[in-house]
Amino acid sequence: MANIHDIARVAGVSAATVSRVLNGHPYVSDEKRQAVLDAADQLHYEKNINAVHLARGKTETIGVILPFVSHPYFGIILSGIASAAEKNGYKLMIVQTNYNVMQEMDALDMLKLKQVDGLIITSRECPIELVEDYSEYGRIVLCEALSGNLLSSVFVNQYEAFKSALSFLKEKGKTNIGYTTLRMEGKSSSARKKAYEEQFGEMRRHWVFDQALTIEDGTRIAGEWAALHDRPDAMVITNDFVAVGFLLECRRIGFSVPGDVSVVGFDNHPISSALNMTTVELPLQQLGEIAFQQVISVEISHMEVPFRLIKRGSA
Amino acid sequence: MANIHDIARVAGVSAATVSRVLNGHPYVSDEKRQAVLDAADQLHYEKNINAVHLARGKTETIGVILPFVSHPYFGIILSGIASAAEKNGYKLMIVQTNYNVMQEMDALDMLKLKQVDGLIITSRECPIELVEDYSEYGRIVLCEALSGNLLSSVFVNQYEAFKSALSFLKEKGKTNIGYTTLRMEGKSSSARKKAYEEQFGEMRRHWVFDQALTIEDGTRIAGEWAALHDRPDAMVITNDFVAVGFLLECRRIGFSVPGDVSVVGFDNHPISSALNMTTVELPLQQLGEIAFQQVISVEISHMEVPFRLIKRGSA
DNA sequence: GCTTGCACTGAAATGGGTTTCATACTTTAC
DNA sequence: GTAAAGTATGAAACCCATTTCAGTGCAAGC
Repeated sequence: MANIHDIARVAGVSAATVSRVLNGHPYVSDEKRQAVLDAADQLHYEKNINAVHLARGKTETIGVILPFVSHPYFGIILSGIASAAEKNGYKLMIVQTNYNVMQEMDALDMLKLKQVDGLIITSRECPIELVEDYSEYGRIVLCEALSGNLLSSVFVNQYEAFKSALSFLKEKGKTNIGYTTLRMEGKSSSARKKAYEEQFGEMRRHWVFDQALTIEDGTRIAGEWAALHDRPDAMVITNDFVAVGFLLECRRIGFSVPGDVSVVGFDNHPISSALNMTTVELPLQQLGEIAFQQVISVEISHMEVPFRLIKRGSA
Repeated sequence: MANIHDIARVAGVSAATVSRVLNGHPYVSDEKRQAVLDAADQLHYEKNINAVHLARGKTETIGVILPFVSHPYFGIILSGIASAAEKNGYKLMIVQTNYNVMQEMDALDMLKLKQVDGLIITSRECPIELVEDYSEYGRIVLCEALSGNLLSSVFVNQYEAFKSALSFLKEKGKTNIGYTTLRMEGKSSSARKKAYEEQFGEMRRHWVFDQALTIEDGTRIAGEWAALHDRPDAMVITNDFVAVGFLLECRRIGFSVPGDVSVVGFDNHPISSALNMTTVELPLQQLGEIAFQQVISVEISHMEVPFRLIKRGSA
């Protein structure tokens, strides 16, 4: 495979001039420029991008950590990141972690090894201090509420979003409200707890359903809900897919939604509209785009994106 | 940032020995090994992976082309690819193309530039000949029926899968069957046409609905279907999400499924189960895993994955 | 005692660009 | 007419690790 020196030889110029031509730098005479282009063509020259990355010390590549690529929540964020990356001429490296800390470390190491210039963490399991330790190697953006001057962040105000769903249900006369969480120990989970307890006093642990991520989780939780002797009359649910699973299973086993139980989802995924389901819209695509802008920015920033309650027929 | 030569100096050995230690090669004495490890530690050494990539001539990275990362069909394939990649110590680079040829070229160029060792194309817009031109730069796997010795492939037999759905509907007494396609000119589209015409004679163009990818497309198509004077009494639909959109919209505007129209989807996404929808199961996760195995294999291969009709309540 | 063969090591070549620096030649500016 | 500014170019340093090659020392085999 021909390299830049071969071209230089054939074109009768120096490697520096070849590099200038290939990168569109000024100060190259037209004859030499043409000679270089001809030689490159003739030798079927292909740049070795790894050499460029080594020499330049950057890769124009951003790493993205996400627990599950096939989940719509993360898929849509990723789509936003990808479209912004494309517009800015960046490549994307993804690491699917399953919330496995080893794999998160793997992704963080890409930053340390200079394989990526920056890192977007859509969700994580490992402690924030560990992430902070890597901030010296490149910009890191987290999709969660955060402050400080080491990491950037873009997030929905989980507390307020959850509260808006609760208030809406309260207005509707619902007072026995349960909810689901993705992971009981997570940050957004404690934001929910706080919002809940401010409005309804101490939460009843068996009205909080954990591990709610997928449609199947929703189905399972509907079964658990139905088995309770003191069933909540409304559920605020992690995301629209869990909500769909919950809602459909409730109806399947003979309950009415919203008659027996109101359902509020999150995300405003098209599925919620198709099922006429009340949901809190989160601008996930936009969140991904912002995360990308932050990761290529020299400044550290913290951005909150808006949410919006969309009232439909399930609550 | 310290490099291998700094370590060599501090440890009093040569750079070659440092490299040997760092890569676990044999034939290094225990004292020198320890000296190198100590020096590396002391200097906070971090390997520059780009130099490794350059020197080794490969990156242990695979590129993945997919039109829409947030669509479950591609998301699940990607998830399969990602899990296989992780098991094999490979990284993944993704390019979301929106079926834009320029962006597909961008991804193909990653192969040419040695940024990735191989490429998986889950779906494409550009001509196959163009893809073949890149086969000299690395292994390329396509997720579509293919033969030849330049590219590998993994696929579902679209013709048979579609036929099985048609036969099932025919058995149920349905004879006026319409269907949807993602892109009228696509390959799987012509496989469907062939299967259709073999069983029902010439297809009626207005019973074929194009551009069917998302829930919203399904909703739209339900409207178009309802507006026909000679409505099909059964629909075979591109994927479960379109099918869900179709089915729910039909019901919303007052039709019965399967009474007025039977619906068969594809993929067996959890949503189809939640809605008790008949579907043709495609093992997409597995397809992604196979695609990955193929892309790191030295052999070219063509693999067909099985499908399975799952009878539920919508047909 | 002598030949093999293995363990161990470093110099140097290799992968392939980018970029600084020095130099030389032209123009423009006053 | 001369200084300053701009254009053009190549040599060489630099980014950093891998790997081949040559060579030394030492032990086993005959």
